[in-house]
Amino acid sequence: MNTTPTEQTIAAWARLLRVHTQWQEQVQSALKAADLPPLAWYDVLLELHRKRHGLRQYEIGERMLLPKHNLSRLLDRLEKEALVTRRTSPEDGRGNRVLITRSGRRLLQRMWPVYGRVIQECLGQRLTAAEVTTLAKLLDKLQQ
Amino acid sequence: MNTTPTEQTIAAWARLLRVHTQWQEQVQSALKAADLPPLAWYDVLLELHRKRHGLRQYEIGERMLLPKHNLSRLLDRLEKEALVTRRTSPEDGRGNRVLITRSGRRLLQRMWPVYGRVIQECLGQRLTAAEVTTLAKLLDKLQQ
DNA sequence: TTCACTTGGTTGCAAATGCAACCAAAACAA
DNA sequence: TTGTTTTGGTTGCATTTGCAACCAAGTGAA
Repeated sequence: MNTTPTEQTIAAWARLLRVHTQWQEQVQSALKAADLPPLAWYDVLLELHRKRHGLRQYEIGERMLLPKHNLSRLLDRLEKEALVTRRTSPEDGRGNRVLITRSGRRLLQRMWPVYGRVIQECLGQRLTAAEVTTLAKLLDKLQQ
Repeated sequence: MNTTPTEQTIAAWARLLRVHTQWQEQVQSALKAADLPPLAWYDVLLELHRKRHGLRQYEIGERMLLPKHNLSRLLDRLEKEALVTRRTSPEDGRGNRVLITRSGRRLLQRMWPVYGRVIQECLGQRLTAAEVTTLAKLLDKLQQ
């Protein structure tokens, strides 16, 4: 079992990190320019949007790979803006169930065009469809 | 000029983000477990290690894609630990030249095995050499 | 039942980040 | 020269993150 990466592996690693920070920067600055909240808000709202009956907090945390205390306060902010609601969970007295509100969905709709455009500019337009598929497959192997 | 990404593009995008956060988590927790400083320290030190005559602050910032105020304070921390030194630049009276110290290099050496192992586990061992090369090429197209 | 252990979530405090204003040296123009 | 603009870097303040301690409900064992 080889424990030291090859040059190529290091190169791929470094490039992924770099691409990620570039993308991050592009997205956040586009959102800010459009006077919209940060990307994390979009992620939470999208997860909730997909689930008619909302999600438990820990489920959101798992999906977003976010530590729980962090998520707890992120939801505080979203709740303060009335984008989500927390209601105490019927099935488990400790936890609560988080639901997206109508204005949460509206925000999602306003954010998508901005976000989508960046995705297209940074990724969609730079690779062919075949390359995108290859990339997606390779990244899939790296997950989990 | 198409401005909305395809499903495949969105999938690839989302996977890259996810892979990145997973990697990040792996690295940081491995470093912490070995009682070592965060990854950003490694990045700075490595850049400096490669340049015998050090780097200007803004050069480090460009390489790391870090906003200048952020870098300024990161260097404060490194300097406080005597891992780098700032000396006023001879060629430009405003700026300064940053150099790695002997103990900076030592730290670099202590960090690499930990970092390298994570790279190998998260990337090197999960793809074939050919796949790594393909990935590196695709990511290269996405840079800049 | 009782007592320990785990799990879901929150909170206080310290450290890191983002933003905008700032300062001084350099570059440029008149 | 003087005045203006740009550039390299720092600092103050607000927001966000990370860590550890905490609380209360659930689980499980004796």
